Amino acid sequence: MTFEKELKDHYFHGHEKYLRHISVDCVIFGFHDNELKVLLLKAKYAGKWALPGGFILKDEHLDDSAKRILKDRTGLDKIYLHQFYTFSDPNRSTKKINQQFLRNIGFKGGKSWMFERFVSVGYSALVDFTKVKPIADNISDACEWFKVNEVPEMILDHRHIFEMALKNLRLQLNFQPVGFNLLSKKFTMPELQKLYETILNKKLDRRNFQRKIMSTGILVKLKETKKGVSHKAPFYYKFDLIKYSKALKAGLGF
Amino acid sequence: MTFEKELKDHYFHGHEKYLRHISVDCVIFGFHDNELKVLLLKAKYAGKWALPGGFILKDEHLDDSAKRILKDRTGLDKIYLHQFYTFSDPNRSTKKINQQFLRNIGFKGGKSWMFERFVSVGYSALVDFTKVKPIADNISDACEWFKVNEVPEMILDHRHIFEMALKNLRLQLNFQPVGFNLLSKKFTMPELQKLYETILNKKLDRRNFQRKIMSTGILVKLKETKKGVSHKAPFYYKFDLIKYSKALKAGLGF
DNA sequence: CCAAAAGTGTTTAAAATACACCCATGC
DNA sequence: GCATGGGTGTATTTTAAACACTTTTGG
Repeated sequence: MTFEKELKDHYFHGHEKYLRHISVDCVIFGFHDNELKVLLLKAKYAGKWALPGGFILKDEHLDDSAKRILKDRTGLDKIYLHQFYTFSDPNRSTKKINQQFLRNIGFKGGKSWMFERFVSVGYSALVDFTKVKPIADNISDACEWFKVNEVPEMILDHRHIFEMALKNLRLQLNFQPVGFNLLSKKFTMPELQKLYETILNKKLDRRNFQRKIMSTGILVKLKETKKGVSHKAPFYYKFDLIKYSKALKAGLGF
Repeated sequence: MTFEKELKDHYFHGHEKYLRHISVDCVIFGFHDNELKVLLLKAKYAGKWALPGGFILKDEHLDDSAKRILKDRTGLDKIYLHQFYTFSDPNRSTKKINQQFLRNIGFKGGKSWMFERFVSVGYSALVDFTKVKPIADNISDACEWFKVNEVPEMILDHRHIFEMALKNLRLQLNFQPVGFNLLSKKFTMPELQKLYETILNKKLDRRNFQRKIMSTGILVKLKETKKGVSHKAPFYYKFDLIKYSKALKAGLGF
């Protein structure tokens, strides 16, 4: 099928495949260069950026819809996902955007499920930045990482959704395996600390952080140190998954 | 319109008024006799109990749908509401229940939006028990309060929804005005403590509790004491709303 | 006057914070 | 050899937990 045909099919027959009125939007977080980042798509024609999103198959759990979308945008399976809020402002209509979109590719319009109101369920995802190859979808020009403090203008209420996800991430830091999912298998203590500092948006004392995190027992210190740094080489650590998951149930206390 | 006609209209024309595939379920919490309680409806014919729920008008915010449902079941306006999770298991189908229901009132069935899959958005509500007059809806025999530790068998995944609400309430205790919404305007310190103990499901030290809660500055001690108790009369307190809301932003720390 | 439950204060333990010195590495 | 940032230890303050005696009220 050509792109145009595929799109026409989506607009005029998509409702046979997907649930009406419901969508999923994903806020994908990554951590790189000591910065928390979010993966965004540049919507064709609109010029603005958007959260990766999609629709729900008639017989699909929303968690699976989100997984499907994430797999498409990042190439990753088994991503850590968390549903954080459902957005239902009746004014968050995609009608104008979708009509504009159709006109731009040469359709006059008509009736489409895509012009109707959508309630969107927000998911946040935590991924290992180094493993992700951003892939744009067919209605997007680009797929890129942005620092969370420098997000560009976004369509609809996506800015709001993103901010809710970030707020939720802060609240959940002590109860979700945030570190494990955002960092690589092995990492240094300063890296982990930077992650906490970025998410909590405040400086932490290096020595107290180390003591506190080690006292939880969730980390295993490795023999290996980081190479090629022009100062004392930091050790690598990895998570003790069993202790980590136990500790999360009680909360880490940051 | 007669009841049967109203119902038939709902089953076969409701989709013209409401969004398809989306519903709202409310977990209404109250506090009475030093017990945390939840308000349930007894579904006609099914014999099992259910959370008060409803559908979303085509141009309505989900928050407003929930408010509408709560007003109908409790008679209260301005209820404290909190969206806590969206349930989307494709197997949580109301089809069988609704078909059974239709048969019971003498319809053969046919096609109806009510037989399709529903994604349900969970809201929890905190109400002043003393102000509520439980009102059954037209598909229910009864509307009653249950202690949260003694909930009866419930339809579909309502038990699961209820448990998620309770879990969420525990997590949110330090960040939402739980005490204010569950208690009357004035209350005694032991009442507030019992509320915390019930929600957290653990005993707290009377003296430390008093000190801790007073140190937050969220309470104002009144001159008045409780009358008619055969022991030293406890003082009444009320919330200092300005300090309360400020303190909640930082978290109360229980 | 007694049982029941509330008011108040002190002592102790634990946790968070603040802070200082030494160490390894690349340039 | 020096700038940079990491590793470790200790003293101090703050907060939480444990605990005991006195007070008021109805019966």
